[in-house]
Amino acid sequence: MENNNIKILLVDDEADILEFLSYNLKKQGYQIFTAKNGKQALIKAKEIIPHLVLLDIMMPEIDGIEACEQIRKIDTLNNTLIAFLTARGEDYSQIAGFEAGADDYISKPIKPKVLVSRIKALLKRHNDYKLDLRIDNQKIIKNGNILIDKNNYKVTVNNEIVNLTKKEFYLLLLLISKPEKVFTRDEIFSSVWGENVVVGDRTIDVHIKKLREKIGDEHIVTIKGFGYKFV
Amino acid sequence: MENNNIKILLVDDEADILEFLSYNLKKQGYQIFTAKNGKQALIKAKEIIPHLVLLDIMMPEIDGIEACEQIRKIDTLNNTLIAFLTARGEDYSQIAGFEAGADDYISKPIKPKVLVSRIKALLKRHNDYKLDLRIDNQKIIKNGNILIDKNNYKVTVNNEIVNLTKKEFYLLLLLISKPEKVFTRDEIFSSVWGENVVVGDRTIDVHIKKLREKIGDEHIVTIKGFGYKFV
DNA sequence: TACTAATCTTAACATAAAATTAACATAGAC
DNA sequence: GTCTATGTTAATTTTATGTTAAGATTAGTA
Repeated sequence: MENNNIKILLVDDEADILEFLSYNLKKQGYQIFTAKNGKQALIKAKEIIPHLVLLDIMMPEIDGIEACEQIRKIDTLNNTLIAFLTARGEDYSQIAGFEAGADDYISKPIKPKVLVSRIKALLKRHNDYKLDLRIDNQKIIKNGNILIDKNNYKVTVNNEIVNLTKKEFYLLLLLISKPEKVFTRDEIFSSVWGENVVVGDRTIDVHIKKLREKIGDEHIVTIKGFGYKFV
Repeated sequence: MENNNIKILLVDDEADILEFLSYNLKKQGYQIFTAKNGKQALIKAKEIIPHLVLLDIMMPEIDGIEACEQIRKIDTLNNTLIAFLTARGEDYSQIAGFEAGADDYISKPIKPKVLVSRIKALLKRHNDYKLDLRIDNQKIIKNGNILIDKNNYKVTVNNEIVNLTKKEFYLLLLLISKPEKVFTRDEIFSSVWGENVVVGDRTIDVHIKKLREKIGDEHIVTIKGFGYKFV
Protein backbone atom coordinates (compact mmCIF):
# COMPACT_ATOMS: atom_id res chain seq x y z
CA MET A 1 0.00 0.00 0.00
CA GLU A 2 1.33 3.40 -0.87
CA ASN A 3 1.94 5.66 2.06
CA ASN A 4 0.76 8.71 0.20
CA ASN A 5 -2.82 7.64 0.60
CA ILE A 6 -2.48 7.55 4.34
CA LYS A 7 -3.69 10.58 6.25
CA ILE A 8 -2.26 11.36 9.64
CA LEU A 9 -3.52 14.09 11.93
CA LEU A 10 -0.95 15.44 14.36
CA VAL A 11 -2.18 17.22 17.46
CA ASP A 12 0.17 19.08 19.77
CA ASP A 13 0.23 22.53 21.23
CA GLU A 14 3.93 22.99 20.67
CA ALA A 15 4.64 24.19 17.19
CA ASP A 16 8.14 22.79 17.03
CA ILE A 17 6.99 19.30 17.87
CA LEU A 18 4.38 19.51 15.15
CA GLU A 19 7.11 20.66 12.83
CA PHE A 20 9.41 17.82 13.80
CA LEU A 21 6.76 15.13 13.45
CA SER A 22 5.50 16.59 10.20
CA TYR A 23 8.93 16.58 8.70
CA ASN A 24 9.69 12.99 9.58
CA LEU A 25 6.36 11.61 8.53
CA LYS A 26 6.12 13.53 5.31
CA LYS A 27 9.47 12.07 4.40
CA GLN A 28 7.75 8.69 4.56
CA GLY A 29 5.14 9.89 2.14
CA TYR A 30 2.25 10.24 4.56
CA GLN A 31 -0.28 13.02 4.13
CA ILE A 32 0.08 15.17 7.21
CA PHE A 33 -2.49 17.45 8.82
CA THR A 34 -2.03 19.33 12.06
CA ALA A 35 -4.05 20.81 14.86
CA LYS A 36 -2.77 22.66 17.87
CA ASN A 37 -5.40 21.73 20.41
CA GLY A 38 -8.13 19.25 21.11
CA LYS A 39 -10.94 21.39 19.81
CA GLN A 40 -9.25 22.00 16.50
CA ALA A 41 -8.35 18.34 16.33
CA LEU A 42 -11.98 17.30 16.50
CA ILE A 43 -13.01 19.66 13.76
CA LYS A 44 -10.20 18.62 11.48
CA ALA A 45 -10.65 14.94 12.19
CA LYS A 46 -14.29 15.09 11.16
CA GLU A 47 -13.33 16.88 8.02
CA ILE A 48 -10.41 14.86 6.75
CA ILE A 49 -11.18 11.47 8.32
CA PRO A 50 -7.57 10.53 8.98
CA HIS A 51 -6.30 6.99 9.21
CA LEU A 52 -4.36 7.84 12.31
CA VAL A 53 -4.42 10.59 14.93
CA LEU A 54 -1.27 11.25 16.92
CA LEU A 55 -2.42 13.00 20.03
CA ASP A 56 -0.39 14.78 22.66
CA ILE A 57 -1.70 14.13 26.14
CA MET A 58 -0.94 17.48 27.67
CA MET A 59 -2.79 20.24 25.92
CA PRO A 60 -4.70 23.32 27.00
CA GLU A 61 -8.52 23.27 26.98
CA ILE A 62 -9.47 19.82 25.75
CA ASP A 63 -6.63 17.50 26.62
CA GLY A 64 -5.55 14.39 24.75
CA ILE A 65 -7.61 11.94 26.75
CA GLU A 66 -10.76 13.91 26.32
CA ALA A 67 -10.11 14.50 22.64
CA CYS A 68 -9.60 10.78 22.23
CA GLU A 69 -12.87 9.97 23.90
CA GLN A 70 -14.70 12.46 21.71
CA ILE A 71 -13.12 11.12 18.56
CA ARG A 72 -14.20 7.64 19.53
CA LYS A 73 -17.78 8.84 19.62
CA ILE A 74 -17.80 10.00 16.04
CA ASP A 75 -18.84 7.16 13.86
CA THR A 76 -17.31 8.31 10.64
CA LEU A 77 -14.06 7.87 12.54
CA ASN A 78 -14.68 4.28 13.46
CA ASN A 79 -11.71 3.11 11.52
CA THR A 80 -9.36 5.79 12.72
CA LEU A 81 -6.44 4.74 14.85
CA ILE A 82 -5.41 6.88 17.78
CA ALA A 83 -1.99 6.99 19.36
CA PHE A 84 -0.91 9.09 22.29
CA LEU A 85 2.28 11.02 22.60
CA THR A 86 3.49 11.09 26.18
CA ALA A 87 6.38 12.88 27.74
CA ARG A 88 8.64 11.51 30.40
CA GLY A 89 7.47 12.91 33.68
CA GLU A 90 3.80 13.00 32.89
CA ASP A 91 1.59 11.36 35.39
CA TYR A 92 0.67 7.93 34.31
CA SER A 93 -2.88 8.16 35.51
CA GLN A 94 -3.49 10.22 32.45
CA ILE A 95 -1.91 7.76 30.17
CA ALA A 96 -4.11 5.15 31.73
CA GLY A 97 -6.51 6.75 29.31
CA PHE A 98 -5.29 3.97 27.10
CA GLU A 99 -8.70 2.78 28.08
CA ALA A 100 -10.15 5.91 26.56
CA GLY A 101 -9.80 4.05 23.30
CA ALA A 102 -6.26 4.62 22.16
CA ASP A 103 -4.50 2.05 20.06
CA ASP A 104 -0.95 2.85 21.04
CA TYR A 105 1.17 5.34 22.87
CA ILE A 106 4.52 6.67 21.84
CA SER A 107 6.72 8.28 24.42
CA LYS A 108 8.83 11.35 24.06
CA PRO A 109 11.58 12.02 23.42
CA ILE A 110 10.58 10.68 20.06
CA LYS A 111 13.19 9.09 17.87
CA PRO A 112 12.18 9.38 14.23
CA LYS A 113 12.99 5.77 13.46
CA VAL A 114 10.99 4.43 16.34
CA LEU A 115 8.09 6.69 15.49
CA VAL A 116 7.99 5.54 11.90
CA SER A 117 8.26 1.89 12.76
CA ARG A 118 5.53 2.15 15.37
CA ILE A 119 3.23 3.85 12.91
CA LYS A 120 3.92 1.29 10.25
CA ALA A 121 3.23 -1.50 12.71
CA LEU A 122 -0.01 0.13 13.79
CA LEU A 123 -1.27 0.58 10.27
CA LYS A 124 -0.23 -2.89 9.29
CA ARG A 125 -1.94 -4.48 12.24
CA HIS A 126 -5.05 -2.63 11.31
CA ASN A 127 -4.87 -3.87 7.77
CA ASP A 128 -4.16 -7.48 8.67
CA TYR A 129 -7.11 -7.38 10.95
CA LYS A 130 -9.34 -6.48 8.06
CA LEU A 131 -7.87 -9.25 5.98
CA ASP A 132 -8.91 -11.52 8.79
CA LEU A 133 -5.47 -12.88 9.29
CA ARG A 134 -5.79 -12.28 12.98
CA ILE A 135 -9.41 -12.37 13.96
CA ASP A 136 -10.40 -15.57 12.30
CA ASN A 137 -8.33 -17.97 14.26
CA GLN A 138 -9.16 -20.85 12.06
CA LYS A 139 -5.75 -21.49 10.69
CA ILE A 140 -6.56 -24.23 8.23
CA ILE A 141 -9.37 -23.94 5.76
CA LYS A 142 -10.58 -26.85 3.72
CA ASN A 143 -13.06 -26.79 0.92
CA GLY A 144 -13.40 -29.77 -1.36
CA ASN A 145 -10.03 -30.56 -2.85
CA ILE A 146 -8.56 -27.23 -1.71
CA LEU A 147 -6.72 -26.81 1.54
CA ILE A 148 -5.33 -23.52 2.79
CA ASP A 149 -2.87 -23.35 5.61
CA LYS A 150 -2.74 -19.77 6.81
CA ASN A 151 0.20 -20.49 9.06
CA ASN A 152 2.41 -21.34 6.17
CA TYR A 153 0.70 -19.48 3.42
CA LYS A 154 0.47 -22.85 1.75
CA VAL A 155 -2.26 -23.99 -0.58
CA THR A 156 -2.83 -27.57 -1.61
CA VAL A 157 -5.05 -28.73 -4.45
CA ASN A 158 -5.63 -32.47 -4.59
CA ASN A 159 -2.73 -32.83 -2.21
CA GLU A 160 -0.43 -31.08 -4.60
CA ILE A 161 1.27 -27.95 -3.33
CA VAL A 162 0.42 -24.89 -5.35
CA ASN A 163 2.49 -21.75 -5.04
CA LEU A 164 0.41 -18.64 -4.92
CA THR A 165 1.69 -15.11 -4.87
CA LYS A 166 0.59 -12.77 -2.11
CA LYS A 167 -2.27 -11.19 -4.01
CA GLU A 168 -3.48 -14.53 -5.32
CA PHE A 169 -3.35 -15.94 -1.83
CA TYR A 170 -5.40 -13.18 -0.27
CA LEU A 171 -7.84 -13.20 -3.15
CA LEU A 172 -8.44 -16.90 -2.72
CA LEU A 173 -8.70 -16.47 1.02
CA LEU A 174 -11.40 -13.87 0.57
CA LEU A 175 -13.46 -15.85 -1.92
CA ILE A 176 -13.18 -19.10 -0.02
CA SER A 177 -14.11 -17.41 3.26
CA LYS A 178 -17.71 -17.40 2.10
CA PRO A 179 -18.29 -20.00 -0.58
CA GLU A 180 -21.22 -19.22 -2.85
CA LYS A 181 -21.20 -15.58 -1.82
CA VAL A 182 -20.75 -13.28 -4.77
CA PHE A 183 -18.05 -10.74 -4.06
CA THR A 184 -18.34 -7.55 -6.05
CA ARG A 185 -15.26 -6.01 -7.55
CA ASP A 186 -15.48 -3.22 -5.02
CA GLU A 187 -15.53 -5.66 -2.16
CA ILE A 188 -12.56 -7.48 -3.57
CA PHE A 189 -10.65 -4.28 -4.05
CA SER A 190 -11.25 -2.94 -0.60
CA SER A 191 -10.45 -6.22 1.03
CA VAL A 192 -7.45 -7.38 -0.93
CA TRP A 193 -6.01 -4.11 -2.10
CA GLY A 194 -7.16 -1.82 0.69
CA GLU A 195 -9.45 1.16 0.69
CA ASN A 196 -7.09 3.67 -0.68
CA VAL A 197 -5.39 1.90 -3.49
CA VAL A 198 -6.31 2.69 -7.03
CA VAL A 199 -5.54 0.16 -9.68
CA GLY A 200 -6.85 -0.36 -13.17
CA ASP A 201 -9.93 -2.27 -14.22
CA ARG A 202 -8.26 -5.35 -15.59
CA THR A 203 -6.13 -6.03 -12.56
CA ILE A 204 -8.64 -8.22 -10.80
CA ASP A 205 -9.32 -10.20 -13.94
CA VAL A 206 -5.66 -10.93 -14.42
CA HIS A 207 -5.35 -12.21 -10.89
CA ILE A 208 -8.51 -14.25 -11.23
CA LYS A 209 -7.11 -15.80 -14.35
CA LYS A 210 -3.84 -16.74 -12.67
CA LEU A 211 -5.72 -18.13 -9.71
CA ARG A 212 -7.92 -20.20 -12.00
CA GLU A 213 -4.88 -21.56 -13.76
CA LYS A 214 -3.41 -22.63 -10.48
CA ILE A 215 -6.37 -24.05 -8.59
CA GLY A 216 -8.61 -25.09 -11.46
CA ASP A 217 -11.18 -23.13 -13.47
CA GLU A 218 -14.16 -24.78 -11.89
CA HIS A 219 -13.77 -23.14 -8.49
CA ILE A 220 -14.15 -19.52 -9.41
CA VAL A 221 -17.34 -18.55 -11.16
CA THR A 222 -17.97 -15.21 -12.82
CA ILE A 223 -21.36 -13.70 -12.23
CA LYS A 224 -21.38 -11.22 -15.02
CA GLY A 225 -22.36 -7.76 -13.91
CA PHE A 226 -21.95 -8.65 -10.26
CA GLY A 227 -18.67 -10.26 -9.36
CA TYR A 228 -17.07 -13.57 -8.57
CA LYS A 229 -17.82 -16.42 -6.26
CA PHE A 230 -16.10 -19.53 -5.06
CA VAL A 231 -17.83 -22.87 -5.44
CA MET B 1 1.40 -23.53 27.66
CA GLU B 2 1.16 -25.02 31.09
CA ASN B 3 1.80 -22.66 33.96
CA ASN B 4 4.35 -24.96 35.45
CA ASN B 5 6.62 -24.38 32.50
CA ILE B 6 6.56 -20.65 33.07
CA LYS B 7 9.46 -19.15 34.90
CA ILE B 8 9.05 -15.87 36.69
CA LEU B 9 11.87 -13.95 38.29
CA LEU B 10 10.84 -11.67 41.13
CA VAL B 11 13.14 -8.82 42.05
CA ASP B 12 12.58 -6.70 45.13
CA ASP B 13 14.73 -5.63 48.02
CA GLU B 14 12.03 -6.20 50.58
CA ALA B 15 11.92 -9.81 51.69
CA ASP B 16 8.29 -9.78 52.70
CA ILE B 17 7.16 -8.56 49.32
CA LEU B 18 9.14 -11.33 47.66
CA GLU B 19 7.51 -13.74 50.02
CA PHE B 20 4.05 -12.42 49.30
CA LEU B 21 4.48 -12.49 45.54
CA SER B 22 6.10 -15.90 45.60
CA TYR B 23 3.30 -17.38 47.58
CA ASN B 24 0.59 -16.08 45.31
CA LEU B 25 2.28 -16.98 42.08
CA LYS B 26 3.42 -20.42 43.13
CA LYS B 27 -0.20 -21.13 43.91
CA GLN B 28 -0.85 -20.58 40.22
CA GLY B 29 1.73 -23.14 39.32
CA TYR B 30 4.42 -20.79 38.08
CA GLN B 31 8.06 -21.55 38.70
CA ILE B 32 9.30 -18.74 40.88
CA PHE B 33 12.84 -17.42 41.27
CA THR B 34 13.85 -14.43 43.32
CA ALA B 35 16.58 -11.83 43.52
CA LYS B 36 16.94 -9.03 45.99
CA ASN B 37 18.67 -6.44 43.88
CA GLY B 38 19.41 -5.48 40.32
CA LYS B 39 22.82 -7.06 40.20
CA GLN B 40 21.58 -10.41 41.41
CA ALA B 41 18.64 -10.13 39.05
CA LEU B 42 20.92 -9.88 36.04
CA ILE B 43 22.93 -12.91 37.03
CA LYS B 44 19.87 -15.00 37.71
CA ALA B 45 18.07 -13.84 34.60
CA LYS B 46 20.96 -14.92 32.40
CA GLU B 47 21.01 -18.25 34.08
CA ILE B 48 17.37 -19.22 34.16
CA ILE B 49 16.05 -17.24 31.18
CA PRO B 50 12.69 -16.43 32.72
CA HIS B 51 9.56 -15.76 30.74
CA LEU B 52 8.80 -12.77 32.87
CA VAL B 53 10.74 -10.54 35.23
CA LEU B 54 8.81 -8.63 37.85
CA LEU B 55 11.02 -5.77 38.79
CA ASP B 56 10.72 -3.33 41.62
CA ILE B 57 11.65 0.17 40.55
CA MET B 58 13.15 1.36 43.78
CA MET B 59 16.11 -0.74 44.72
CA PRO B 60 19.58 -0.07 46.08
CA GLU B 61 22.59 -0.18 43.72
CA ILE B 62 21.20 -0.97 40.30
CA ASP B 63 17.62 0.25 40.24
CA GLY B 64 14.77 -1.25 38.29
CA ILE B 65 15.09 0.99 35.28
CA GLU B 66 18.74 0.28 34.88
CA ALA B 67 18.28 -3.43 35.45
CA CYS B 68 15.61 -3.39 32.76
CA GLU B 69 17.90 -1.66 30.30
CA GLN B 70 20.62 -4.18 30.96
CA ILE B 71 18.29 -7.12 30.57
CA ARG B 72 17.16 -5.75 27.27
CA LYS B 73 20.72 -5.88 26.04
CA ILE B 74 21.10 -9.59 26.62
CA ASP B 75 20.01 -11.39 23.55
CA THR B 76 19.10 -14.66 25.12
CA LEU B 77 16.51 -12.58 26.94
CA ASN B 78 14.95 -11.06 23.86
CA ASN B 79 11.68 -12.74 24.49
CA THR B 80 11.57 -12.15 28.18
CA LEU B 81 8.78 -9.91 29.34
CA ILE B 82 9.53 -7.25 31.92
CA ALA B 83 6.98 -5.70 34.22
CA PHE B 84 7.66 -3.08 36.85
CA LEU B 85 6.31 -2.95 40.31
CA THR B 86 5.78 0.62 41.38
CA ALA B 87 4.48 2.28 44.44
CA ARG B 88 1.92 4.97 44.04
CA GLY B 89 3.61 8.29 43.77
CA GLU B 90 6.48 6.95 41.72
CA ASP B 91 4.57 7.71 38.59
CA TYR B 92 7.41 9.36 36.77
CA SER B 93 9.37 6.17 36.72
CA GLN B 94 6.66 4.31 34.91
CA ILE B 95 7.17 6.41 31.88
CA ALA B 96 10.89 6.02 32.10
CA GLY B 97 10.27 2.32 32.49
CA PHE B 98 8.39 1.96 29.28
CA GLU B 99 11.22 3.72 27.56
CA ALA B 100 13.67 1.33 29.10
CA GLY B 101 11.78 -1.46 27.38
CA ALA B 102 9.26 -2.67 29.93
CA ASP B 103 6.12 -4.43 28.82
CA ASP B 104 3.86 -3.51 31.71
CA TYR B 105 3.83 -1.96 35.14
CA ILE B 106 1.85 -3.06 38.10
CA SER B 107 1.32 -0.64 40.90
CA LYS B 108 1.45 -1.34 44.58
CA PRO B 109 -0.39 -2.08 46.72
CA ILE B 110 -0.67 -5.32 44.84
CA LYS B 111 -3.84 -7.31 44.99
CA PRO B 112 -3.17 -10.98 44.29
CA LYS B 113 -6.06 -11.36 41.89
CA VAL B 114 -5.07 -8.33 39.89
CA LEU B 115 -1.48 -9.47 39.81
CA VAL B 116 -2.36 -12.88 38.48
CA SER B 117 -4.67 -11.58 35.82
CA ARG B 118 -2.15 -9.03 34.65
CA ILE B 119 0.49 -11.71 34.39
CA LYS B 120 -1.80 -14.00 32.47
CA ALA B 121 -2.60 -11.22 30.04
CA LEU B 122 1.05 -10.47 29.58
CA LEU B 123 2.00 -14.05 28.91
CA LYS B 124 -0.79 -14.43 26.43
CA ARG B 125 1.07 -12.12 24.15
CA HIS B 126 3.78 -14.65 24.07
CA ASN B 127 3.00 -16.29 20.79
CA ASP B 128 4.02 -19.82 20.29
CA TYR B 129 5.94 -19.24 17.14
CA LYS B 130 8.50 -17.44 19.16
CA LEU B 131 11.69 -19.15 19.83
CA ASP B 132 11.51 -20.39 23.34
CA LEU B 133 14.94 -21.11 24.67
CA ARG B 134 13.48 -22.12 27.99
CA ILE B 135 11.04 -24.88 27.35
CA ASP B 136 12.88 -26.58 24.60
CA ASN B 137 15.87 -27.42 26.69
CA GLN B 138 17.02 -29.97 24.25
CA LYS B 139 20.63 -28.99 23.96
CA ILE B 140 21.38 -30.70 20.70
CA ILE B 141 19.18 -30.43 17.68
CA LYS B 142 19.67 -32.50 14.57
CA ASN B 143 18.02 -32.03 11.24
CA GLY B 144 19.40 -33.82 8.22
CA ASN B 145 23.06 -32.95 7.91
CA ILE B 146 22.78 -30.11 10.39
CA LEU B 147 23.55 -30.48 14.04
CA ILE B 148 23.17 -27.66 16.53
CA ASP B 149 24.79 -27.54 19.89
CA LYS B 150 23.11 -24.82 21.90
CA ASN B 151 25.83 -24.78 24.52
CA ASN B 152 28.50 -23.07 22.49
CA TYR B 153 26.75 -21.61 19.46
CA LYS B 154 28.36 -24.26 17.35
CA VAL B 155 26.79 -25.88 14.40
CA THR B 156 27.99 -28.85 12.46
CA VAL B 157 27.14 -29.37 8.83
CA ASN B 158 28.15 -32.74 7.43
CA ASN B 159 30.32 -33.18 10.48
CA GLU B 160 32.23 -30.03 9.73
CA ILE B 161 32.17 -27.37 12.39
CA VAL B 162 30.71 -24.07 11.30
CA ASN B 163 31.00 -20.97 13.45
CA LEU B 164 27.90 -18.89 13.55
CA THR B 165 27.57 -15.50 15.12
CA LYS B 166 24.87 -15.03 17.71
CA LYS B 167 22.38 -13.47 15.36
CA GLU B 168 22.98 -16.15 12.76
CA PHE B 169 22.67 -18.77 15.42
CA TYR B 170 19.35 -17.54 16.76
CA LEU B 171 18.03 -17.06 13.29
CA LEU B 172 18.87 -20.64 12.39
CA LEU B 173 17.49 -21.87 15.68
CA LEU B 174 14.21 -20.11 15.01
CA LEU B 175 13.82 -21.41 11.50
CA ILE B 176 14.86 -24.93 12.38
CA SER B 177 12.54 -25.00 15.39
CA LYS B 178 9.66 -25.50 12.98
CA PRO B 179 10.90 -26.86 9.68
CA GLU B 180 8.60 -26.04 6.79
CA LYS B 181 6.92 -23.27 8.74
CA VAL B 182 7.13 -19.95 6.98
CA PHE B 183 8.37 -17.26 9.32
CA THR B 184 7.39 -13.76 8.29
CA ARG B 185 9.87 -10.97 8.61
CA ASP B 186 7.89 -9.60 11.51
CA GLU B 187 8.05 -12.88 13.31
CA ILE B 188 11.76 -13.10 12.72
CA PHE B 189 12.30 -9.57 13.94
CA SER B 190 10.32 -9.98 17.08
CA SER B 191 11.89 -13.29 17.88
CA VAL B 192 15.51 -12.73 16.99
CA TRP B 193 15.82 -9.01 17.50
CA GLY B 194 13.07 -8.41 20.05
CA GLU B 195 10.08 -6.12 20.00
CA ASN B 196 11.91 -3.00 20.98
CA VAL B 197 14.63 -3.03 18.40
CA VAL B 198 14.35 -1.14 15.18
CA VAL B 199 16.66 -2.16 12.42
CA GLY B 200 16.60 -1.55 8.72
CA ASP B 201 14.90 -3.60 6.09
CA ARG B 202 17.93 -5.27 4.63
CA THR B 203 19.29 -6.54 7.92
CA ILE B 204 17.45 -9.83 7.82
CA ASP B 205 18.51 -10.50 4.25
CA VAL B 206 22.12 -9.96 5.08
CA HIS B 207 21.94 -12.44 7.91
CA ILE B 208 20.06 -14.91 5.77
CA LYS B 209 22.74 -14.63 3.15
CA LYS B 210 25.52 -15.26 5.64
CA LEU B 211 23.63 -18.18 7.08
CA ARG B 212 23.10 -19.65 3.65
CA GLU B 213 26.79 -19.32 2.91
CA LYS B 214 27.62 -21.17 6.06
CA ILE B 215 25.07 -23.97 6.14
CA GLY B 216 24.28 -24.32 2.47
CA ASP B 217 21.78 -22.52 0.27
CA GLU B 218 19.38 -25.40 0.03
CA HIS B 219 18.18 -25.23 3.61
CA ILE B 220 16.65 -21.78 3.69
CA VAL B 221 13.93 -21.10 1.20
CA THR B 222 12.50 -17.69 0.44
CA ILE B 223 8.76 -17.52 0.04
CA LYS B 224 8.50 -14.22 -1.69
CA GLY B 225 5.96 -11.90 -0.14
CA PHE B 226 5.70 -14.01 2.98
CA GLY B 227 9.00 -14.90 4.56
CA TYR B 228 11.53 -17.68 4.95
CA LYS B 229 11.41 -21.30 5.91
CA PHE B 230 13.82 -24.07 6.73
CA VAL B 231 13.69 -27.31 4.80
C1' DT C 1 40.82 2.31 29.72
C1' DA C 2 41.93 1.89 25.10
C1' DC C 3 42.88 -1.10 21.44
C1' DT C 4 41.54 -4.76 18.37
C1' DA C 5 38.85 -7.95 16.14
C1' DA C 6 34.52 -9.68 15.39
C1' DT C 7 29.93 -8.76 14.54
C1' DC C 8 26.10 -6.14 13.18
C1' DT C 9 23.83 -2.65 10.53
C1' DT C 10 23.33 0.37 6.79
C1' DA C 11 23.01 2.05 2.21
C1' DA C 12 23.51 1.73 -2.53
C1' DC C 13 22.81 -1.00 -6.14
C1' DA C 14 21.43 -5.52 -8.75
C1' DT C 15 18.17 -8.96 -9.81
C1' DA C 16 14.22 -11.77 -10.09
C1' DA C 17 9.51 -12.15 -9.25
C1' DA C 18 5.11 -10.18 -8.95
C1' DA C 19 1.78 -6.71 -10.00
C1' DT C 20 -0.10 -3.73 -13.20
C1' DT C 21 -1.25 -1.88 -17.53
C1' DA C 22 -2.83 -1.58 -22.14
C1' DA C 23 -4.29 -3.39 -26.33
C1' DC C 24 -7.10 -6.49 -28.12
C1' DA C 25 -10.44 -10.70 -28.04
C1' DT C 26 -14.61 -12.81 -26.72
C1' DA C 27 -18.98 -13.92 -24.76
C1' DG C 28 -23.35 -12.87 -22.85
C1' DA C 29 -27.22 -9.42 -22.05
C1' DC C 30 -30.29 -6.73 -24.15
C1' DG D 1 -26.20 -7.51 -33.92
C1' DT D 2 -24.50 -4.19 -30.74
C1' DC D 3 -22.74 -3.04 -26.44
C1' DT D 4 -20.50 -3.88 -22.33
C1' DA D 5 -18.26 -6.64 -18.95
C1' DT D 6 -14.90 -9.80 -18.66
C1' DG D 7 -10.99 -12.73 -20.65
C1' DT D 8 -6.36 -12.95 -22.49
C1' DT D 9 -1.73 -11.84 -23.51
C1' DA D 10 2.54 -9.64 -23.45
C1' DA D 11 5.02 -5.59 -22.31
C1' DT D 12 6.05 -2.62 -18.59
C1' DT D 13 6.46 -1.03 -13.94
C1' DT D 14 6.93 -1.90 -9.27
C1' DT D 15 8.28 -4.45 -5.35
C1' DA D 16 10.74 -7.72 -2.59
C1' DT D 17 14.73 -9.77 -1.96
C1' DG D 18 19.76 -10.51 -2.96
C1' DT D 19 24.40 -8.68 -2.81
C1' DT D 20 28.29 -6.07 -1.54
C1' DA D 21 31.21 -3.16 0.87
C1' DA D 22 31.74 0.41 4.05
C1' DG D 23 30.72 2.26 8.56
C1' DA D 24 29.08 1.58 13.32
C1' DT D 25 28.78 -1.08 17.22
C1' DT D 26 30.04 -4.48 20.54
C1' DA D 27 32.88 -7.70 22.97
C1' DG D 28 37.12 -9.32 24.16
C1' DT D 29 41.69 -8.46 25.73
C1' DA D 30 45.82 -6.23 26.92
